[in-house]
Amino acid sequence: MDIPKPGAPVRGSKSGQPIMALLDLLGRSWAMGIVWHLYAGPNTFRGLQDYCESISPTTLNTRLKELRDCNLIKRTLEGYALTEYGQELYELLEPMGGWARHRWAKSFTHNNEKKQAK
Amino acid sequence: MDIPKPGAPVRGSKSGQPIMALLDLLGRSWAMGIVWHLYAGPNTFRGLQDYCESISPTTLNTRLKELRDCNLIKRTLEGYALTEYGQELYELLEPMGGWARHRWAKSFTHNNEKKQAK
DNA sequence: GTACAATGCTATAATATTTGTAGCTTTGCT
DNA sequence: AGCAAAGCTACAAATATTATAGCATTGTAC
Repeated sequence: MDIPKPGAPVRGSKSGQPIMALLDLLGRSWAMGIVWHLYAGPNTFRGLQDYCESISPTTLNTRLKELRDCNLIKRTLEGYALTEYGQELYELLEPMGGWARHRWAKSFTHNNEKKQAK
Repeated sequence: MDIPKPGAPVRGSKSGQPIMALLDLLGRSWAMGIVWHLYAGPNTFRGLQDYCESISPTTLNTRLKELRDCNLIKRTLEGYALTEYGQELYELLEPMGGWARHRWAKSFTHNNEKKQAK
């Protein structure tokens, strides 16, 4: 599949709007997980493979290429690492952690009483 | 595939951490696009199909079910709409729009001079 | 300098997801 | 009754992902 970049048509949007390219890029398996994990520090290919418990090397490699082509990660002597842009993206993603834990997760328990009907 | 919910093991994480469930859920094709689009207001199944230019009805329906099961969207008389949680999630996603446009998109043009080497 | 382990992959076949297309069913006009 | 729109389902084809094996390179340790 084509690597989604701003300015080019992507899945679901011929307009080339950057946000659409970004959503396409991040909406691929493991893409956000890799960014999320690399915030902890650079990691090797095998290290990422262990972290993403069930990713195949094929997919990991594809995803790493895409993220590199899109300037979010780079290779360093210590392994793959976030670029400046990757860091910024992580910072945008980061609030989702707290929200998921403190707000979203709660929505599952009470709803059992409120909306039994499917 | 299983619908990723906080507390249950998901793709890439046996821990059941809410953020991992969320990243799994949103890392499926069109999931973020649907949330992004519904912020503009409720929309019908066919309306969403038109918006997501190349989504198949099968996938759209699957995704809608998942998002509903995860309390992010609901059905209303005007069509599918964001829930309170969906709105909150949109608000977390929203800053990515500006960042993609004003920061990320720029990273593609200058790099041509800086890093010619693959 | 040669074993050995670790890393970064590639190859290949099996499985899962997504698309593309057709069309059925229900609802609401007219 | 006829027609159009909405919300799907069915199913085959195309694409993405996994699982497993293994190769090539690099860096110690003898």
